[in-house]
Parts: sequence; structure tokens; C-alpha cells
Amino acid sequence: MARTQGSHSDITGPRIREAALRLFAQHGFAAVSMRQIASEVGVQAGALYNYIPDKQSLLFSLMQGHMSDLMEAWRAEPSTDNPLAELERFVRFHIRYHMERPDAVFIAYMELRNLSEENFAAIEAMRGSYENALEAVFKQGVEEGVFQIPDTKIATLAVIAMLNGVMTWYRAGGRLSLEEVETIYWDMVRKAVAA
Amino acid sequence: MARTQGSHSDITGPRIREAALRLFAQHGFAAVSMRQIASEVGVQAGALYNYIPDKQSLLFSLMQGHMSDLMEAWRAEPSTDNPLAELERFVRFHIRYHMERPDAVFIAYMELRNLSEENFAAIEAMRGSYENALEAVFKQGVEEGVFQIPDTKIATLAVIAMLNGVMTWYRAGGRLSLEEVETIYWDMVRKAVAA
DNA sequence: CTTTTTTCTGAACATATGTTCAGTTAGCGT
DNA sequence: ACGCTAACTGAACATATGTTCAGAAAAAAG
Repeated sequence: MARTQGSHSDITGPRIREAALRLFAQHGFAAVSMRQIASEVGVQAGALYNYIPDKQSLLFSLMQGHMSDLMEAWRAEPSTDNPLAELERFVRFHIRYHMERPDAVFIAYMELRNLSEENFAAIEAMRGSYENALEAVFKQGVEEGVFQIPDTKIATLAVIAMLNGVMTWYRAGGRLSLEEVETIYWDMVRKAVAA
Repeated sequence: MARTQGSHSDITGPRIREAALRLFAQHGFAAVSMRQIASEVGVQAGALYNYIPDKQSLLFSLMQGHMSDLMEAWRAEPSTDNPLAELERFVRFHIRYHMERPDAVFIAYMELRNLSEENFAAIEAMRGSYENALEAVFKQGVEEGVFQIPDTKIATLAVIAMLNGVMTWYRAGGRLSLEEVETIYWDMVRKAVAA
């Protein structure tokens, strides 16, 4: 056999990325072989190399895609000049957006070790840029006197870490709706930084 | 060659665990080979099997050791009946204890995927037990009216996730001392759950 | 219908993996 | 001094790994 029926790069390409995303999230980058990914797509391992130069680039591409999608989605939302409203918007956006793509989030946080030095730097820069969006809100709130925060950088990292924790336990169809979870976290964040 | 000069199981055993801990934390369980661990200890790969039955058991043993050490250290501290004081004690204890053994913490949180089903259940049970210690403080505080918490389970997970975030950025010798970091986090936690 | 291009197979390559084990030496008790 | 046992070597085993590539078949172009 050679080329298979119905084969098309517009279909196979995305399917490779989807399969890799799921498998990397489930078992870890190093524990997943190219043959496993190919098998999920229904193709031989060699065919993957029509779409990616190597395994490392596939990981990087997935992480980069996630981070740039994240930042684009944040920027696309309508914003205000009210720090308190902006903070609530960030908390709800972050929880909702991340819960909708748990695999990509998981990989972006867990597989940094498996990136080459320069790829790691690129992802970290994007993450820093996203964190700056929240810190800017904190800084403005402190200036206006609505927040009381001893160190805005630490507060930023603390809040994001706290919000990321949702993904370790929340499962759709559980005791609480995502809306309720958002509200509970927003409540804690608001109080934690309140003046 | 065979047995080497100065060889002794009381020395080699711990050295294997130390090397594995460091390497697993740095590169991930799946990315570290038995030969790498052996090389760090200064021994051939086969010699490792005088100390461990297999690679998976080594990982489990490291995680289990960390979790039981953690709970023992928490129980060993003197406690009071004041929920606010207990919460501060937990926050400071958690940050300090975890910062002193970053490798073990990293592994215990990142390598759960690589555990067998029953080993995973064992570690999760221990983690649940540790989390219950914090939730008990929250529950008592809510009863006494000093805390205002809509959901103590979520608050527990949120606070622990937030505190764990310290390990992703804090480096000794940086801008802030560990004491200062503890105080900043304690401040945020106290306000977040305050009545 | 014929040619060209795209997409995939299947085998191969060199190397790495976890684990076992017979044999060899160092340390220890007597 | 001698034997026994604990600690390790070094080679081997079967299998898995990422990646390459000539060739074959399907799809698109003419």
C-alpha cells in the first residue's frame, strides 16, 4: 500500500496535533512515542514527518499555539477602565478559557522541561506577557487605592497559581457549575487584594 | 571488576534515591534512564537492582517517602485551638517545608501520571489526608465565625494551589527572604477567607 | 485519459531502553 | 588466615525509540 483513500493534508495535519495533544497530556511528552501518535491518527509513523520536522517541534508548536490563542482571546474581550471590574473579568476569563482546553493547559505547564533552551525562552516570554496583563490591573488598582497589595508581582503569580488549581479537581457535571466556581474564586481573589 | 572499594549498601542505597530524586525532578521520570541514575551514583545499572525491584517502585517510594515525611512534620508541630493562628501556622509551614525540598515536591505533583493505578491511589490518599488538615482549620473557623468561606473544600484546594505556586518562582538569595514571602502569602490568605 | 503531484507505506537504521544474571572482588566474622 | 557473604561488574536479552527514504497509490491538473 501507499497513499490511502481519502487522505488529505488538511485533515491529517490537524488530526496529528489533536492526537499528540491528548496523548502528551495523558502520559507525558517523553512517554509518548511517534508510533502511538501515528496509530491514533490511523497512519504509519513515517507519515508524521510530512507535517512536522521532529517530535520536539511538535511539542513546541502545540505550546506556542496554545499561548498565542490564549493571549488573542484575552485581548479580544471588551475591557473597561475599572480595576475591580477588570480583575473580575480576568478571573472569570482565565477559569473559563482554561477549563475549555485542559489538555493544552496541562502541556503548557508540565512539559516546559522537554523544550530546548530557545523554545523554552519563547514560551516563557509569552507566559510573562500574559501575566503582565493581570499585574497591570493590580498596579492600576493600587494607584487608585482600591487594592492593597504589598507586591504586585507576587500577587499576580499567587492568583494565577490559585486559578490554575481549578483544573486539578474540577470536572464538568459535578457538584458545582463552572459559573458557581468562577464566583467562589472571584470572591476569594477580591477579598485577598481588597484595600 | 566486581565489588568496588568502599562499597556499602548503607551508602549506595541513599545515594541512588538522591540521584533519582534530582534527575526525575530535572528531566522527568520517563526521560531519565536507569543508566543515568547509576552513572550519577558511580555504579553500573545492574547494581541498582540490589536496592529496588524496578523503576516504577523507585518513583513510588520517593513519592511515598515525601508524603509521609510531610505529614509527620506537620503533626510534629505544636498546635493551638485558634483557627486564625492555625491557618497562619499552616501557611508558613507549607511554604517553608516545601521550599526546603523542591525536588521531592516537584515529583510528587508532576509524576502522578507515571504511577500504576494502585500506587496512584495510595499517593492521592495521602495528599487528601494532608489537605484535610487545612480543611479542618477552615471548618472550625467557619463555625466560630472568624472565617467566611462559601465552600471549605474549594478554599482548601485554592489556598494550597496558591502556596504551591511559590515554588515556580522563588529562588533563595533573591529580592525577598523566605520570611517575607511567607508574610505576603499569609496576608493574602488571611484576607481571602476573613469574615 | 494521461501526467504530475500529494500523501502515505513498509522496511530499514542506529541507538537506547529496563531488566537479568553468572562471575568476581571487597569487607567482615571467626 | 580463611571462608562467607554482600556488593558490584559487564555482557547479554528482547524490545522500543526517533527518523529517513525509495517506491507505490490516490488525488488533482492538464
